[in-house]
This record gives sequence, structure tokens and C-alpha cells, in this order.
Amino acid sequence: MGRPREFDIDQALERAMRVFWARGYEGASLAELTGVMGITKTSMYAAFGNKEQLFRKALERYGAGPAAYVTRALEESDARAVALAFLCGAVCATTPPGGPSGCLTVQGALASSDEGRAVRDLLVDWRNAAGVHLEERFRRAVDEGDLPSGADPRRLARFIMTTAFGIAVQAANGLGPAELEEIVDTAMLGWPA
Amino acid sequence: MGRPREFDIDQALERAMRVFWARGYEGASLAELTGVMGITKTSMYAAFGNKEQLFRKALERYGAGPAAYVTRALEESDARAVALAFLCGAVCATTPPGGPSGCLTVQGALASSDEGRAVRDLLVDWRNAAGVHLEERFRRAVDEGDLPSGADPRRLARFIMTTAFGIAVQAANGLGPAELEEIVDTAMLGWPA
DNA sequence: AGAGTTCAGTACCGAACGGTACTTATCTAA
DNA sequence: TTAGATAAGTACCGTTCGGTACTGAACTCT
Repeated sequence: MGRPREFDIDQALERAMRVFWARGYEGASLAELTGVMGITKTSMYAAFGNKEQLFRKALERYGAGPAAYVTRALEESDARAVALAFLCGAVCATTPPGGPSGCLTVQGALASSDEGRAVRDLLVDWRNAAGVHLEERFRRAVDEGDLPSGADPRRLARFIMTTAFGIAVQAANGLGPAELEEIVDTAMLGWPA
Repeated sequence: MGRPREFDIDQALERAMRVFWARGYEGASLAELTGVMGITKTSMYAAFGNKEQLFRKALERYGAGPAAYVTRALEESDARAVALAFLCGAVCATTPPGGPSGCLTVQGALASSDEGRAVRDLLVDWRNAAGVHLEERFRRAVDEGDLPSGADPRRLARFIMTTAFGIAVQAANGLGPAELEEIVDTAMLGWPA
């Protein structure tokens, strides 16, 4: 009922996500966001609420799209495969052929002014949650025997997360998929047998 | 000649560095910077030029101070000691007792608006330069025999840099020195014998 | 056809941004 | 003591920031 919206809300959100990805939360101005989204500010506010809520929606979309490898990797059959799928997923996600380099959850707001604190905290939680999921998966792996009983799931999870974060920074530095894959291989050399 | 400045320019720069460290380049406003520096905007402009040049000076200071471990680690006697000193230095630098968590060269401007592009590029160069220094040191290590002749210096350097970047993000996530040290130990497990 | 509802666009809000003229104060050199 | 030079402080510059009234336009339901 009422006038139907003239733009594709899904496409607009996808484009907003990419702007946040490339610019970070505070570096993305409403002018650029709405310009790339192809809508006016009023349409954006009507559809998403405000800038912060637009970012939250964009982050959700990021988790379900480019960062879906986080969840997918957990479903691999053994711990080594999980770790490898996680890191390779990170490589692909941080070097998309037609998109921004790096990781939205890292460069979205690593440091920020006070205005960005809420978003920064949101991203800290997001990143830490990914680590917890990995830790729980490795804990299960110890129970199931595909990690030695002496292995420390939390420690391994933190190491994999650290490598993934480092890959995100290296992607922002300009490294390509092939070079990042080498890093993954090197990181996996110390993995428990 | 002329009226002498009434503030300690070294102390002011130190404080500016910490603000940039905590807020990032674009997240640090002139109001907050000068407020923490204890001087007015005019004094800042007279002493440093503008915001970007202030950042460049702050980055120099960071390299000579908190990030001096980068240079110091290269002077260790063998490759393994270099790598270990580098990563342990990163842990200490990213978790200073009274300072901001993380690394200025990472969270200074990973993603930014167009206005911050110059600083972002500067930081990309800074980070890549560190990797090159490490690579050259490992190349020498191969020559000197404390790395196996089959070892790939560039690959090892990139891995260590990646781990250091990851540590910087983990520090921003709230991890403490003890937890980060565990990550260092885990990363070094795959180091060539 | 008319009423009610929702969307799009323009024009604008106060606040904060980085940066600067201009005045006043404090020093050195002659 | 005076002239020249530099610093500090105030008040302001134009621009951009995120966010919002308000006016029309486009739809559905009765």
C-alpha cells in the first residue's frame, strides 16, 4: 500500500557494503554512499534508518556473502581441513576480482573517533565471535581425535584468526591471491600432525 | 630570535602520536589533537605545517620509538632469533601498559576516504618496507647458512609480517601480551629447522 | 473518483571539519 | 630603547558532516 519504492533495496545494500568495505565506516560519507547506491539521502533514511543501521545491515550481508566462508569452513571433516578452508576462504574474500581489497570487519573501524565507537565495538565482537566458533570446532576435533589430545583449541583458533587478520592487512597492502596462498601454506607448516 | 615557543615540541608530538594511534588519521580531529597536545591550532600549524605533516612526523617518531623493534630485530644473530624478536617486539609494541592498543601503522589508515589517501599510501609503503627489510635479512641468513638453502626468504618474511599484522589486530581486539605471546610461539612452530 | 499511505526530491538544519587572518605578547640583536 | 622577529590566542573562513521538514508524486483500497 502506498507508493512502491523505485530502487532495488538488495542491490542498494550490496553497493553500500562495498563502499563501507573500501572506505571504512567513518571514511564512507553519506554523500558517497547514497551516490553509489543510486538513491537520495531521504530514501536511504526511510529504508535503513541511519548510517549506523545501514552499516549493521551491510555487515550482516557481508557475513552472509563474502564472509560466508567462516561458517562454511567449520563444516569441514577434520581440524586441518577446517583451518585450511578458513584461511583459503580469507584469501578469496580479501581479494575479490571486482571488489575492494581487504576485510570489511577489519578495516571497517579498527581505530575511530568517539562517534564510531559503537561500530568499532560491534566489529570487535564480530571478529572475536569468529574466533570462538573456531575454538569450539577445534575443541570438538580434540574430542573426535583428529587433533592430538595435548592440542590447545583456543590457542590454535587464535593463531588461525591472527593469520586471517594478517592476510586481510596484506590484501590491503596490495598482495594478490597467489602470494596470500603461499602465506597460508607457510602458516600451516606448524599444524599438529 | 623572536619569541620562544612555550611548549615542549617533543612532548606535543608524542601526544599527537598517541592520538593518531588510538583514533587513526582521519578519526583524529584537530580539536582533539591540539587539546591533548596542550596547544592551540595556530601553534600546531606554525610548528608542524598541517594535519598530514603532523601525522608524518608522528609516524617518524613511532618508527624511532615504539616500532624500533623492527630495526632492532634485524640485528639478531640468526634468522630464528630475528623472527622471534620481531614478533615479540610486535607484541610489546601493540600492548603498551599506558598507551593505545594495536599498531599505528595498521590502524592509522587501513581504509579511508579520498582525503586520507596520501596517508594510507604512506602507511602501505611503511608496512611493505618493513617486509622488504625482513626479506633481505632472511636472504642473508640463507647465505650464512642459518636458514636451509631451500628456504624462501620472501615467503618467510611475508609470513612473519602477516603474523605481526594479525597480532596488531588481535591487540586491538583486546588480547593481552600473554595471549599474544602464545600466538607467537604457535606461529614459530613451523619455522625451518 | 477520492481518501489514505508511502516514496522521492529539494532545500535546509546545526555542528564539526581542516585551515587561516589578525591582533597581542614575548623574545633577541643592535 | 627600539626595531625586527617569532609565538600565542581569538575569532573567523568556506566546506562537509549526518540528519530532517516539507512538498509532490505514485500507488492501493474503498
